[in-house]
Amino acid sequence: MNNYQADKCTHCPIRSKIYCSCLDKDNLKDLSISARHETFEKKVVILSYGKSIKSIYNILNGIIKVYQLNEEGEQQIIGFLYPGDFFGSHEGGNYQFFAETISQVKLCKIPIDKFKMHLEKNPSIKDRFYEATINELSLAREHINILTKNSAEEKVLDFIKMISSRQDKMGQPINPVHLIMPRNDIANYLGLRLETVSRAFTKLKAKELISLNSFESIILN
Amino acid sequence: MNNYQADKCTHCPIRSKIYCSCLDKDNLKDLSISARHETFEKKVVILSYGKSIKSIYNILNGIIKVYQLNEEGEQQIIGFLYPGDFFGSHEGGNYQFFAETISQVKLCKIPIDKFKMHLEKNPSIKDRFYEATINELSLAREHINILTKNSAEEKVLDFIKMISSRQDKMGQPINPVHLIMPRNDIANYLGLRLETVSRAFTKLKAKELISLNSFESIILN
DNA sequence: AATTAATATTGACCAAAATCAATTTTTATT
DNA sequence: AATAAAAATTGATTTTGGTCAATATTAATT
Repeated sequence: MNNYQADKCTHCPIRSKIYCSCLDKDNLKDLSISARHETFEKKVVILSYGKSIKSIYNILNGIIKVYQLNEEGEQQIIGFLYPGDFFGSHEGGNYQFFAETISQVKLCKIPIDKFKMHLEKNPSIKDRFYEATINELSLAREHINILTKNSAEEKVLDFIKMISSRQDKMGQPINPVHLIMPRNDIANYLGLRLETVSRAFTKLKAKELISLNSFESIILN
Repeated sequence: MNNYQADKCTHCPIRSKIYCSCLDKDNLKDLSISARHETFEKKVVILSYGKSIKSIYNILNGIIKVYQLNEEGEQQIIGFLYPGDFFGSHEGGNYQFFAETISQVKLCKIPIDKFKMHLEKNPSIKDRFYEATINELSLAREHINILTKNSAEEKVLDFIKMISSRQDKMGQPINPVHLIMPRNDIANYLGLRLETVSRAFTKLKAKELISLNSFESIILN
């Protein structure tokens, strides 16, 4: 019954990275009781646009893609989430996007009503949420900057660099860069076709800007 | 000395739209004393990336463009600001972008130290800032959605629609749509060249999706 | 391990946007 | 009002990315 132990949060591998870091021992123990760990297989939709918010989620490991649907009902990926990221907050009642697993994912799930109780007792959590939103905003602007690059090659190279620096922020080596998501998701994120992305990889390889260990493990030269 | 009157805020045309709306009469009078109205001509840079935050600004009238510089030092516009919008907050010490006037602009300027005093007395202002950041995030995602549209024509049409709904939110008619910013700025925002934007306008006109009163006044059919 | 299914790469061709250049329209200045 | 300057449109050409199709590679399943 590892799921229900009261010191789950004390040993949490991502605690330092998220809002929980502002809680003291007692509050953390309290949170532990509300939190549940859940594992999802790849290609599972965790939450959907428009559905009422029931829980907030922290990623313990694995990768998730976040997307919206445009007017034509096509998927538009707006971000990739990694361990230490959380989602399901700041949407005023309803989720504003879809979240789908790319790999197997282990999540920490906290029911929204329980969470709101913690929030009342620890108003500083709100500051953490505000900071997280500001961070999301700067990531969205980074995305915009990539999307306005003129060539597909630049977009793909910037994407690889972005994932590399993300690895860096998580305390992992910047090389090799692991592109766990399929090429099609990269293409979607960059506003390109997967064939174009594939060709960009080939060109970047030819220019020796990158090397490929495997098609998901890239070395930035 | 209209600038120094203590009831400036009481008659403020944009108060209902921004954080000041959560203040009571006394606090509003207090804010009035700190606030200064300033007028800028077009093409004036109000604030720059990296500079320390000295004031926060509310737009009373006119239009401002917000941009960042990419690695090559080129301008990338990330948004246009209208009356009722504010900027200069949530950047932790330093401005994270450039703000430049597109038209003549009248601003309400509040020194950051004075503002922080108000914030301490009225913690609910922080909630308003949080909401505003969430709103900025959804605007950024709208921008991303436009940027990933495949054709230039779609991008330009979406842009016009976006400005139209912005007018709607400000309580103005949705038609005609006033594109105060130069074509070059529209192109930059959309990740296109101005010639391409110009051609898109011509095509949309030919398809009778839009009509042009003047080149800045567009009717959405 | 062998077969099947899913992804990714490469190729040929076409459509769309970028580029370079000239012209027209609008705005600013004398 | 006339001239100069700035911004926008249109044209011709090149480059790039999209599309459709075939092949190759990787992953999943029997």
